[in-house]
Amino acid sequence: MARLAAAAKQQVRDRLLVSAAAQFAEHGLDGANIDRISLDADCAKGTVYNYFASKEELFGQVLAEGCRRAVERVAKVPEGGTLQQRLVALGEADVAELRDEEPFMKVVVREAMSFRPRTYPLVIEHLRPYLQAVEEVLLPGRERGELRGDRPVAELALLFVGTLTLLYVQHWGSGGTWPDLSDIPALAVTMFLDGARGER
Amino acid sequence: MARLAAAAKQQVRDRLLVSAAAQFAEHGLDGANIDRISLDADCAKGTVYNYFASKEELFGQVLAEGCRRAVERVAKVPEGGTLQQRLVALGEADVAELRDEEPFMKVVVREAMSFRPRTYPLVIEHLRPYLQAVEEVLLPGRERGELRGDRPVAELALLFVGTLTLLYVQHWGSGGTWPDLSDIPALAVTMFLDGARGER
Amino acid sequence: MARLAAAAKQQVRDRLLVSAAAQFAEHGLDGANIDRISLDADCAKGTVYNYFASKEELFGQVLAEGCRRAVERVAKVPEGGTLQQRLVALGEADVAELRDEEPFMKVVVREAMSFRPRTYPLVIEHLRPYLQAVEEVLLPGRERGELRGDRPVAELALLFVGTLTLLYVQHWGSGGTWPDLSDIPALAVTMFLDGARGER
Amino acid sequence: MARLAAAAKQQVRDRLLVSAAAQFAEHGLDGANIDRISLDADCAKGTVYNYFASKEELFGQVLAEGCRRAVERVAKVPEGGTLQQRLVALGEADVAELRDEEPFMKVVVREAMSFRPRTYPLVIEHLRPYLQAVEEVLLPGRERGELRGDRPVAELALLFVGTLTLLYVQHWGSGGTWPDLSDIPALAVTMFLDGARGER
DNA sequence: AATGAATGAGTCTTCATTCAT
DNA sequence: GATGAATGAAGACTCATTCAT
Repeated sequence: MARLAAAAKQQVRDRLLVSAAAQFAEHGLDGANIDRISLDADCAKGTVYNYFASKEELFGQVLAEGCRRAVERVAKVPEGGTLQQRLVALGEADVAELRDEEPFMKVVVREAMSFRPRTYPLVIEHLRPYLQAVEEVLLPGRERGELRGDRPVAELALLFVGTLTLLYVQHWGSGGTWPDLSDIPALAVTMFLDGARGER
Repeated sequence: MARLAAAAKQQVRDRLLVSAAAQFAEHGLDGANIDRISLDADCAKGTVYNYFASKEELFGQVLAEGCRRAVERVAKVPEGGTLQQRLVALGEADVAELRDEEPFMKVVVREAMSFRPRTYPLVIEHLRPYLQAVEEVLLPGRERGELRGDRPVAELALLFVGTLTLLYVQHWGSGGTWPDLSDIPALAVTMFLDGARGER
Repeated sequence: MARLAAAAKQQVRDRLLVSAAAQFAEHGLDGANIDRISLDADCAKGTVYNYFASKEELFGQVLAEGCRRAVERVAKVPEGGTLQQRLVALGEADVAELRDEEPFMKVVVREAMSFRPRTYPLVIEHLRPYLQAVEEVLLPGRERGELRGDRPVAELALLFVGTLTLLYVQHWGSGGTWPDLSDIPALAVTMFLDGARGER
Repeated sequence: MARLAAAAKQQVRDRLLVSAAAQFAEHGLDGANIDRISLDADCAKGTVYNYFASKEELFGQVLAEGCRRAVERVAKVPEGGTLQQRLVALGEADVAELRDEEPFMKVVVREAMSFRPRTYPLVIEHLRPYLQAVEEVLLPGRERGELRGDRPVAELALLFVGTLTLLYVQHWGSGGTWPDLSDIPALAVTMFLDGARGER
């Protein structure tokens, strides 16, 4: 099992990340169990430690992978269109991802909202590129006067992402009752852009 | 004598709740340590179990207390005034609480955003009265046309509370960098009511 | 099992030290097994950690106890008599101890001779009082010309202790074949004082 | 080709012995790490097991090599001269070795002084030829009356080797403070032959 | 013959909970 | 009712050894 493993190794690593994401998503960093993660990934407990130095590092890598995917999603948002259209596209990409690979997103969202001293710096670090990408989606809108001028774009980006996140949390927390996944993009965008007074 | 003893018992219970809130706020349900909680409350480890059946129940009571306080805050919001004024008043009551007794709020906020199967039902249950109270603040505004008509008030209440929460999380997560506590009420209300396009 | 434990606690601690000494004596710091130590001391594994913060600290306390006993032995050596008589008395006290409580001595001797970076500082620290006591046995002899003048007393004390130690090691190592325990005091003293040329 | 391959094999084996000696010298049998040994020897972990059946056997071979070198050193001691001269020469050969290849000696010395059931028989077995060689250095001295007559030469050989060993231990333990390596041969010989009363 | 990924038994350590005092 | 020592299940992590390539 020595030399020609290059691709096989990547596969094992990926399996570990996936099963770890599932466990962390359901039980959190403390509650997750390395034994279970390795079993789900079809390997021995010791193997986990051939790929990740510690549970915490494994967690960090799951987080990093989740954030990497988020950045990729933003990158796919088409260039043209109004701010509203682009934000909806962004939300739809998110939701699509969420349908396929929920665990990674759950881990990112939960940690982003948990602000635990032990893990928060990790989240912030990994999410920075994502927030920057969202800012770049907002920027043209700002220039065209589609956004209020009294707030830095960085803060607005944070608020948009926060609004989306809020809806995911509410979706998961309510067991899918409300809001429905397919409603989230439009709802997030209208609340973010127009607020609760509604369009005028 | 009996009355005094009863009062003393209440005091011990309160001290336990306070120190438990502090530990849960900093370390989460799993990370918190019963030993430390009892020490901080100036009593023995065994005493905790004279007041609460288990760590999980203690956590639940901290959560309940946090939610009870939230309901009280909403109750204090003066009756008259525009929707905007009342929401700002609500936000200010929150922030005032947060300055004095951060841990309880932190526990509630974190659990509300963590949607863990093990604790989420608890949160939902305890927060229901709070959300109902917020709905009642929104209702007159709805009747006066200060709120869009295409969304149930219950959902809008959730979104307002979510917006506030989001800002607390961001405040804690950024180490107080942004937003400043004193800016949160106005910011939450304008984002909630007017959105990112701004007032028109 | 709460309040009136004072004496009982000391007993548990003593039992733990004794069984730990036995395990460390036989298997060394790394080889010893906390599980076995607790079983031998008739308590649960967790109890060990109520008394000692870690295996390493437990080891340190065994070492300290072993050294404390050594100092006591030297203290019992009668004041008067020739250097030779006093050294023999010292050796006999050692040997008597060794017959009763071999494990503590074995641990001290082995660590003193193992000079491992991790434990050596501990040994040195705990043995200092012992060496000082031996020096004080040598000092009157030095003044009376019973010791060569070209070496500091501190070095000679080290050499005498070393000679004794050597014989214990040889005794243990040979399975008791040679030297016999009862021969050690006289042998150590004659070798130390007169050397291999013999008395002249 | 076969010869070359054989030489290459010998080289790998030697490298493994050297790096193993270094690890065992620093961390002991239990503390040493096969991974690190193989890395230091510039080969893969599995390779170790092509040369040695187990960690314990590797340790045994390091011990054997250390003892083999010791025997070689004694063999180099010139034939003629007084007992004192020959013993000093022996000590000087030891010290010279110690300057060049400390780890092997450290392993031998530590194990010789550790009398652990698991390894002691090994040490004894490997050290026997060395002790015999030292005896042969002592024998002519005995015949010439340079040694006391009341002790078997075998025991005196053991005591001389022990005295040297003691000084190495003290040298290593004190971090080189005392005794200095270059003082050891003379010091060992005078203490061994004349004792602490000094020459008379 | 060399490799190094996989293995899993073995260990220390933690900590919620119990219960005798 | 308070106490805090005892408990032991649970879990992260290590590492010598194996063996497919």
